[in-house]
Amino acid sequence: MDSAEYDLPFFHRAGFHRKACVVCGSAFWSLGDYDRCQEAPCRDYGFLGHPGFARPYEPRPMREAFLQYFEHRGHTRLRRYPVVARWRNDVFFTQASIYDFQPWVTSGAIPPPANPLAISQPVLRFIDLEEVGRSGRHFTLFEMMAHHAFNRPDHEVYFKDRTVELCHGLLTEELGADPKAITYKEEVWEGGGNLGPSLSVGLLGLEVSTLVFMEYVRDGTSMRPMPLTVVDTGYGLERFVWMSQGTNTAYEAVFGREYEELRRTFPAKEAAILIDHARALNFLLTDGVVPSNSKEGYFARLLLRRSIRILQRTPEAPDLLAILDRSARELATDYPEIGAHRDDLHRVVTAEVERFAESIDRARATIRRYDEKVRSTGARVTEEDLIQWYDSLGIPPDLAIEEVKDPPPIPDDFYARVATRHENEQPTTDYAESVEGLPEVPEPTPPTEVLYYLDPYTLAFDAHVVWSAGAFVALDRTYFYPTGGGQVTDHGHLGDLEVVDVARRGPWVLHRLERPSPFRVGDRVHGRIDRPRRVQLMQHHTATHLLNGALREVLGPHVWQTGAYKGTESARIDITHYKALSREELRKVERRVNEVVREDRPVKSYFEARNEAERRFGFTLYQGGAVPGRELRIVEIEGIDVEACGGTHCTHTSEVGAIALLDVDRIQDGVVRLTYASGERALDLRDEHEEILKEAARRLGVPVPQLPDGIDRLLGEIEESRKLARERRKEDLGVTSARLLADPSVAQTVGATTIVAGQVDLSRADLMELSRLLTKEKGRVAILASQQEGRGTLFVGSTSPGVAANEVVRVASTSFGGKGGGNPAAATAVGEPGAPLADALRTAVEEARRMAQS
RNA sequence: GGGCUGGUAGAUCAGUCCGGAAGAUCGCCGGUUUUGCAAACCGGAGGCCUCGGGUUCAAAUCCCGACCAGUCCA
Repeated sequence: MDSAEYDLPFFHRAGFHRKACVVCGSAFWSLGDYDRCQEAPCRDYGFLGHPGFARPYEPRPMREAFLQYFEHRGHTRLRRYPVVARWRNDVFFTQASIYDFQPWVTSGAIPPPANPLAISQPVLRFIDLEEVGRSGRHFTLFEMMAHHAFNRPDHEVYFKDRTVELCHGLLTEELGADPKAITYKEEVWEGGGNLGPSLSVGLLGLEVSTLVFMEYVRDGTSMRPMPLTVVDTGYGLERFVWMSQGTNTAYEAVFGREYEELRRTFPAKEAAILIDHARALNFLLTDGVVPSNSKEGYFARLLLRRSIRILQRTPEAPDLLAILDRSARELATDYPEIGAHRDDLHRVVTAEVERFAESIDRARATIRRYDEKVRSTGARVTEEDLIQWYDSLGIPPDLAIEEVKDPPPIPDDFYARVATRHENEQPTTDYAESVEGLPEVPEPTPPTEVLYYLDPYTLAFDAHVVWSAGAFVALDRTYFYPTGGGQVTDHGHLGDLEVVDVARRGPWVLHRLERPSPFRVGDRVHGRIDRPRRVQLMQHHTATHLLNGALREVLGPHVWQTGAYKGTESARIDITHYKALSREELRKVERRVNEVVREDRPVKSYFEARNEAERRFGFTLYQGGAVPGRELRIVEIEGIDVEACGGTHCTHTSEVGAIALLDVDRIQDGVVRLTYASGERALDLRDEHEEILKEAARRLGVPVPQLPDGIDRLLGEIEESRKLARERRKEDLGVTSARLLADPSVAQTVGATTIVAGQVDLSRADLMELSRLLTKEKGRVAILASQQEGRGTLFVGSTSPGVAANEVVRVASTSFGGKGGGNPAAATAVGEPGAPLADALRTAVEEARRMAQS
């Protein structure tokens, strides 16, 4: 990056000098006479015992000081976003404040909610997990305080110069840091295809903030300017608090008394981990993460299980729920949503605690058995076994060795070795909402005015063609609903031509026709929307919202929608939940939604400023994922559900008609999928089910209510007749066996061995069974030939020590081209089609006699 | 999303590497013994070896693909 990028007027105005750090070599700006940048590891902490700010702050006043400082300087304060980045599919968690505004705001697609703005955003960094409690300054969740500005070519808010000036003012004037003790180190920031210069702000050995200036787009090896430049800053609240107090570790400063309390029972590191994890979990669980084995849920599980393990190792340990509660009480002052649903959170955690215990019990038993087996062979459990157990059973090594008599030492690099097992895994990239196959629309084309929000029941309209190519048509206005929010598109007609697909492309709605468009720009066309289809989609969409609300009522507020689909035949909603739904719960949910349908509550759809909507309804608005736009379209069903949603909805709940739950699946650990139908389809499906039941009852010859009993009886009869057939077969074989044994022409005695030979023509399984009957006593050899489906089978069973069945078969099979084998007790061979079975039988008998004699 | 385990009697699991007559323990049923219970002993019933393909004379076992569960990693 060109050094001119960092050569800011402010630095010169304020008298800064540019130097090179003698340790790391980086260039930095400073008012003091340091020869090195003021960050670890270039220098030691200089604030322990000697705070770098004028007075000590606890987190809350520090956050207030920061936000107010920027509010007084023209910034708008924003409330935190969820720590689960539901509006993005490239990451699970909000890892920096700028994540709140990616990708739509930073790409310029939508205007920022405020500009400039200030926020304190809780963010998650699982990459730092191992450092928590060890480094003294890392957390899995911390608050990133930030001020952001988004600059368009026609509207520059502020950029590098003003950013540094604001930062410097905050540190010195507001917080009283010594101006000479601050260094601004030049760095290059890169991420998400963008890059730009950045300044890392060091104070007394601690990096307290980073000022990033997103300026370029990486284009292969070259860079080109971004259409929108972004000020992306990050000030670690915890580090600011720590700097202001100068305590030994950041944990003491940030968690104060809460930390002291845990220190009475736990060593410093464990106390820090527990308290850090409790805080992170409170945010995660409040924002709707349910512990599971994949995606977001895995990280919640990871934190929970780590915490549980620490508690289990400590005899005097308090309850996990108590620790979570204690943390929630602290957080609730600033974030009232945390702790608001304590009982529900307890249920989620308790379910996970129980699951973990079951997992461990299972693992212990498996390991014990394995250890016994391994020791019986003289071998012993290896380090590799420990790693394998952790990977496949989820049991930590220290627990595993408790079950092993002679355990190997736990390798120091245990977790690193686990990691190497996974390093060759290639996560397949799931492509974002695809615009593939959609044509480019040339720039000056006027945008489409979308009208379907205005009135969902307007299904015919006139409009003008603004662009057309191939089968695609863009209009100046449309009532056609494109794919979005899991709702499939409208169908209908433009003029006489059928509309088979509708898609959004930037500011346009593209209608795809059944064949190439005859329309020209400027043509006036009449649009008609397929009414039954649209009505069904509206019913399914409104039904989805009703269910979402009812599920939260019945199951608890941990329920979040993780996906939804509204088709014409049925619809489905995926929700987070920690166990299977009981019939009772399903019945309750179904009753509840239909009750709301009957109550005919109004479904209000309206636009509202984002900030106002979030203030009134909270972030549960974003059940269907975050929605772009300064204004949100709110769909509110009073008393049951409010969501930001762009879909078409009924105007009253009674229009949904009825909702029938059809199916429930566990599609993944922690996620349940409900399939349902509403309106006409609900009735259709119930009718179909009714018909199926009636037909089944008719065929069974019982009335419908007796169907289950009837089936039981039928199954019983089948079982009975199977058993009978089996017994019959055994009897038949018994008769055959007695006949053969009694017949001197087939049963011959050679020394201590009795050889029974004959052709019986039975199935393979029967041959075996018969042989078994014939050789019940010691010293018997059965040689059975069978002709089935044109091929001869030879079966030999032996309880005579001298006669090895497989040997007999081997010798005999050569005489009829058969292949086969077996063991000394039983062997079988099948000949070529048409091969002389009699020869094989004779050869086998001769061979058996020979072996019996010797 | 990917990797690793696992799916065999009502339950918990052997058997799978190296293909060759489906096992153990608990539970269940019957019997002996006992005033009765518990227990011991004897006997018995109970299996589409998850499902679908393939290889083979032969598949619980090998190969491929689904499904289900557990777990690790992102």
